[in-house]
Amino acid sequence: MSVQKPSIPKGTRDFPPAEMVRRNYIFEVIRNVFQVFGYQPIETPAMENLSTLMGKYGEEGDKLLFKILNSGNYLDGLPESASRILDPASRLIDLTRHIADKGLRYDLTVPFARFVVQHQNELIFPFKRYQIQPVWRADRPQKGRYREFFQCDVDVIGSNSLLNEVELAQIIDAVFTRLGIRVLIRLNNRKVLAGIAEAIGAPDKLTDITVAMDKLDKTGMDKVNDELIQRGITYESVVKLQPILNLEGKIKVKFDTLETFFKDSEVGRKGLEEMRSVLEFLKDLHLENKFDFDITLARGLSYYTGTIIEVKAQDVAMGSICGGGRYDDLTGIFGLPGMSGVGISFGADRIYDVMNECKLFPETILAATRALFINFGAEEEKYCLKLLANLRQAGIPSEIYPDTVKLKKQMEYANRKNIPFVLLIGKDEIESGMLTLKDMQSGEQKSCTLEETKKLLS
RNA sequence: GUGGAUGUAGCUCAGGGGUUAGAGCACUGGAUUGUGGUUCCAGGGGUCGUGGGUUCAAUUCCCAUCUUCCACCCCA
Repeated sequence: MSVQKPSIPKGTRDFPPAEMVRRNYIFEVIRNVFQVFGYQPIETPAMENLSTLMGKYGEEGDKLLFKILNSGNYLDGLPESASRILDPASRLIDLTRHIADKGLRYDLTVPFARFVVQHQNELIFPFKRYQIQPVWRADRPQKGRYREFFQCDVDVIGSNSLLNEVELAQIIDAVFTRLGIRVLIRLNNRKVLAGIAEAIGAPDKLTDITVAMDKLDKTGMDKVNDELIQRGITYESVVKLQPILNLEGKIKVKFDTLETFFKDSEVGRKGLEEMRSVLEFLKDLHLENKFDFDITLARGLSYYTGTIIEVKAQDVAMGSICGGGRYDDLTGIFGLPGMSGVGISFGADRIYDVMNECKLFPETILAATRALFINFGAEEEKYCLKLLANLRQAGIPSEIYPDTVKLKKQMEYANRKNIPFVLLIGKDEIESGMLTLKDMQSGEQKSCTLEETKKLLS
């Protein structure tokens, strides 16, 4: 049998120890902030019923779902209509519906909504939860985009208060300040976008308008206008939209302009009012990071209804590293209407990439084992084991080299693992009862008692 | 889904229609059998992604396929 080349699926990654230490550092910072703000942890399964997932992320999203083939003979009981293989358009959807009824989660928000509905009687509302777990998307991988990645979600559900939006902004500010990443927090409101669509006379084209506008800073005005026309917006509407596309500069100017723009749009005025409250709160709080009211911010997920937030690193070109917003009726589809929630998601993997590029990881987090016992033979092993247990009980991370091999090799091991101290205990030391402690950095070594050693190592 | 690149040693990459395909790093042994990092010496390791075609001859040229990466769409 030929040996197969080891590999992992496209867009997935292994995490060696050095990376894990850093990843855990990110998770710990985020988790600590979440807890300080009073959020509680939950976890949900990696796979959900496809019925829970499908139709929640738009058509694109459905395509990006990983579907899990049913166990056993999945072709059994396949109805006649499903094998309409001659109709290529409906074939795929038809088939998957019958041979897969589970899928890997696409994000943490929809499973959370399912969770809330399912456990509504046990939860205390407003329910504030956080959740740090991997999600999967059958996307094509590229820079900053993976098929398996971790999201760190915080949501509060069962409260309409804008105080929650403000709190989330504070959480964003706290997390990125602690991690040392300089960010720009962009805010917008879906109602403002709806107002714009209404004011230019294309209320039914909200999604098309936002998708196009979202690209303004990337492709420029002309391309955006082209796309708007292409998406079926009338020339007249596009002309009306121009003052909005040109809107830049001070927040106050944006408000004044939109105020008049929305004189016939109630949604627009409502959205503007919400934005105004949130921004006023934030102004008083003196956040470390900059925030801005950006009307071109759209965000794809179809379930957002109010405030939307997106965070980008200032020093690295990368997609957003955190995003979220308010959704008024996410639980409605699972049978619990009128439950408003708002939440954000930190992209741990992108945050890692940003920190790596900017060299923001503290050196100290790499330290692990403090001392290594050299293995000189059967008798010495036995003697060292007791000393080792003693050190470990004192909370000193330590280990013994498991094999009696050449000293050179054992020293090399300590060296490569960055272990700062080595303990050499051979026949002489056993006889004298002293320990020979070597400092790997300076190369110095001295004879110590067990107590002295413990003091030096702790 | 669309477009562009890529694939040679465990890793990063040179090279080239013609005898035994190279380097650095890593690995193993030695100089140094109770002392690592530096240095020096020696050694192991490759169906040149896979399948087909052109040719006296293909790892090299051509086609297909897959892989990985990059951009678009969309997104964390």
